[in-house]
Amino acid sequence: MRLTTKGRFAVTAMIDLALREHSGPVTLAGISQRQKISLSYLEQLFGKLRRHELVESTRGPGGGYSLGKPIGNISVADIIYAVDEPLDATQCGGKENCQDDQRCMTHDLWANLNRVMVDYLDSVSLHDLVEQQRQKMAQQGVNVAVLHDNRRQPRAPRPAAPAAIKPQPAVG
Amino acid sequence: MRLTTKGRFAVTAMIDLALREHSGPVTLAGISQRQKISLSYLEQLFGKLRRHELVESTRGPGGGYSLGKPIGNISVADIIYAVDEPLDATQCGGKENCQDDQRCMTHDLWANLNRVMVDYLDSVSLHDLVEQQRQKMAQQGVNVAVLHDNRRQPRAPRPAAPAAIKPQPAVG
DNA sequence: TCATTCCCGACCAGTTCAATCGGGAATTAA
DNA sequence: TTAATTCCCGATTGAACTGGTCGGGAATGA
Repeated sequence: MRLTTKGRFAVTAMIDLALREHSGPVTLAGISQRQKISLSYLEQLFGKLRRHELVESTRGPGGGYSLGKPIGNISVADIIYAVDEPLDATQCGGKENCQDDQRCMTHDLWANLNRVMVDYLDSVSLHDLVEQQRQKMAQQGVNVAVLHDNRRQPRAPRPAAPAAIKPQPAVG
Repeated sequence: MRLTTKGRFAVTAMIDLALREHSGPVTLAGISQRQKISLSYLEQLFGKLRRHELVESTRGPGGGYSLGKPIGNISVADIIYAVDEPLDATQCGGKENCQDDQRCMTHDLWANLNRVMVDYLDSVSLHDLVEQQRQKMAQQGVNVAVLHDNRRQPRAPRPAAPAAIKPQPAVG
């Protein structure tokens, strides 16, 4: 599992998207402003996220991105895998310092580490992160629907989902 | 926690060292040959390992490196930390996409991931790896003391014909 | 038609990584 | 003394990768 800032940016952007997709598609321009990530860079990331069906796109005015599947079904591992492609930590599958035996001396070690990481990141869903963030904001008295939402509303008022507050499974 | 091949090489080299330090200091030249890691690169790595007191050095003919503390007290995390210095995955401590609150939206996530990784790597000692490796070798009927030990002994005239060619194992 | 928004490939500058190089210092042996 | 062996260390390098830009398109809605 590769861990780059690309993956981190993608997770951040997805949280931003999830936090406000209740009112229709979210533009990259908006995410760019709020999260201070360059627009062109976001385009790259969301191209991959879309190809992995984590988000859906709508073109034209009023368009933007929405989640491609239920928020509880998107894990952090999914996001990182989508933008950082090779989900693999062992990196010894046939390289030349693999010798003496079929698996190099440390093969199992890295394979296990990879599993530990993936297990953890798979256990955290976008839903978890969003709830966590909502709670943080609530503690500070910030209204999510208002915060930084300086984009023009298109026209389709979708019914807002009731934000059920659930106890966090020790993500903190 | 940074994960580079530097860390992987260091772990591999430490296993090699631990596997044969019973008969005195182990030279970098030997490790270099056996593990196919460039000598100069090993020197860099062992410089750091020594500064972190994971190994001790002996100069001059017959010299080399030995473990700096009991083999059970050296964890993989220790080794990686020694060569890859900044043992930190969050990388958001004050950067500009940390906003809205003291901690950025994903701070806890990366901090937790880091903890998970460190916990795992800390739970694996060099002793574990060496035992694992010894068992593997035993299964293949290989004698560790002899395997690839083609380093010149501090004064024995070279006995004829150390086995030159290693049979290439088919990678499974 | 026009503005908005996604879409995409090519390109770029800076950094980092793995590795090299050259010279040096400690130790042992002859 | 001389020489061989081994560790020691700073400077440098080449390539890859990262984060980001640029320019031109294509779909959509007003």
